[in-house]
Amino acid sequence: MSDKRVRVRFAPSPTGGLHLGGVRTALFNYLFAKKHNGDFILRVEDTDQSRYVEGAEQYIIDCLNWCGISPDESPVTQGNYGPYRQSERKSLYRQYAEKLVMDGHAYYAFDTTEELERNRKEVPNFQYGHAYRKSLRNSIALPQHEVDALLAAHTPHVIRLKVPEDQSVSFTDIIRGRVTFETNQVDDKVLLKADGMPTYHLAVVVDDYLMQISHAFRGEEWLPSAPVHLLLWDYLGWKADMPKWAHLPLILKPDGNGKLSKRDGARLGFPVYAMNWDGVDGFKEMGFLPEAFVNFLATLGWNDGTGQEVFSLEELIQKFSLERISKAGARFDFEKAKWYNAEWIKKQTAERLKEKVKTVLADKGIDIKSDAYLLTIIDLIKDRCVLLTDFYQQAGYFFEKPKEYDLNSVKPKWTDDKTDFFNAFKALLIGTELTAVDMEAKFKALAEEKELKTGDVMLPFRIMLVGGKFGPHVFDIAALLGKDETINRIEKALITFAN
RNA sequence: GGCCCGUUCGUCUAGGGGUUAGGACAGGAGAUUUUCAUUCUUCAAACAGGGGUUCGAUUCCCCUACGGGCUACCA
Repeated sequence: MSDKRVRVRFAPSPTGGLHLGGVRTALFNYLFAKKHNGDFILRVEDTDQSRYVEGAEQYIIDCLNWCGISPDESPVTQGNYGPYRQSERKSLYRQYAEKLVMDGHAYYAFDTTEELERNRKEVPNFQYGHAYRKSLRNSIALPQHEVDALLAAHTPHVIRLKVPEDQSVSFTDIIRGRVTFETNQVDDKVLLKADGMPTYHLAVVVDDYLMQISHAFRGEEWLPSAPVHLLLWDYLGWKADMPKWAHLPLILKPDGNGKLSKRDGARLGFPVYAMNWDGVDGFKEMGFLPEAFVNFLATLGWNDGTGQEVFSLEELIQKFSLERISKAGARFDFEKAKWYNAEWIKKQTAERLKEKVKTVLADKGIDIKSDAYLLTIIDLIKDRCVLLTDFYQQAGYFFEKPKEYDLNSVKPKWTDDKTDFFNAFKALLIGTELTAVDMEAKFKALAEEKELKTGDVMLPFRIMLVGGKFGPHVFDIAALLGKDETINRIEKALITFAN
């Protein structure tokens, strides 16, 4: 690494929202920057106006914040290298594009979309490059006076990069090593569009240079356009300042082939966004802890080599290294994601879970009156929850009577003896509040006295209190509910069970 | 089609010229819990194929196959 300060940038397009691959790129950028005490910059690629989505920029920032990541410089926080929205840097890009034209590394092209489409259709393997550019409508093929006339008449045009013939361009990717391309295979990419907006190709290079980016990480899908960027760094005379590149492996569909897309989420029933986007629930709404989400994402294509799987964000910063990022694409596995969440719920203290659990319960209409009571319950049940939303099923009955009973488990085996037993047990509870241990002892003694097997009355008791065959130790539940509520629930259930 | 990247259990991966190829998720079996989950024990499960190089290749090289990406005035 050079002595240059580490500065990395995350540059999402706001067009498609923030899907998994995007958040992971952001995360890796962030981890690397923080590990080296560098800057993490958020720059927004909003130059494709036709696809711009209102609110996308704030959404991206919200997602990052939820993950515990905050950019040092962004359209919101600002910094010394702004503006951070590409649409606000428009004039800058034109200036460099014109310079390239002046230096003979780029040219004006007047071809219309229709003309290009026709060429692509009619000419086999058509490519706007050295082989065809001389026969198209551009400032290389056309005589100078004609070009001047077209320009003077404000004819719509783009600026294209003049890719040289018969050269090979290579660079060293941190993850993949030496990668080489033949320039004959790369076409004359549009640098500046007819509307004056830059394409990604021009914008990355100009921004990375002006913002003094030291390391650039992006998805593997960008690898084929790397030669374009390399050429640009060279032609603009900035080669010595070019960032080090790392092309991250792709996140693939859990089934079948291809990279993960937003449709896969709807199709397979799991989120592909960090947070709700476009009406589709994200990991947050699904009941994921941000710690688990970040942990899962970081280990998708990266590991520390020790076998450790659960990492906090702080640990990730400490242990992250580019060398340990794998080359191959990683298939997204929702089951594993859930496992991480369960681990994080178990790991977290009740206090830290409290507000999130309150939100889950509030969504179901349960209002928490006592924090102490809730904390006790969280500690009792958190090991049984995989998603935060599971807290409703696991904790709901502490706050409201069961709405339904698992009658199939009790009714067929119900007898009058059992009715007698519960009436007697109810009577036993009146008076003082019992501890779980004492209550269990009395319950068992009574069962013995009535010549019933403990097991035969335990399950009905659970169903009376909880509604189903789940939850922690019954007597813990009963003790927590208190004698009045327990008696109440026995009475109410008895009516249903005995009929 | 062309170019680029990749390939270890079903999935995520560790390893690396000589290993019983290790771990985790998911799956099976069992123990604990008079529920369910947790926890614990345990089982099954992989180096894409072919050529080299080498005493020896899963590991290094080449080819093939397969997978993926890109091939827009999208990023």
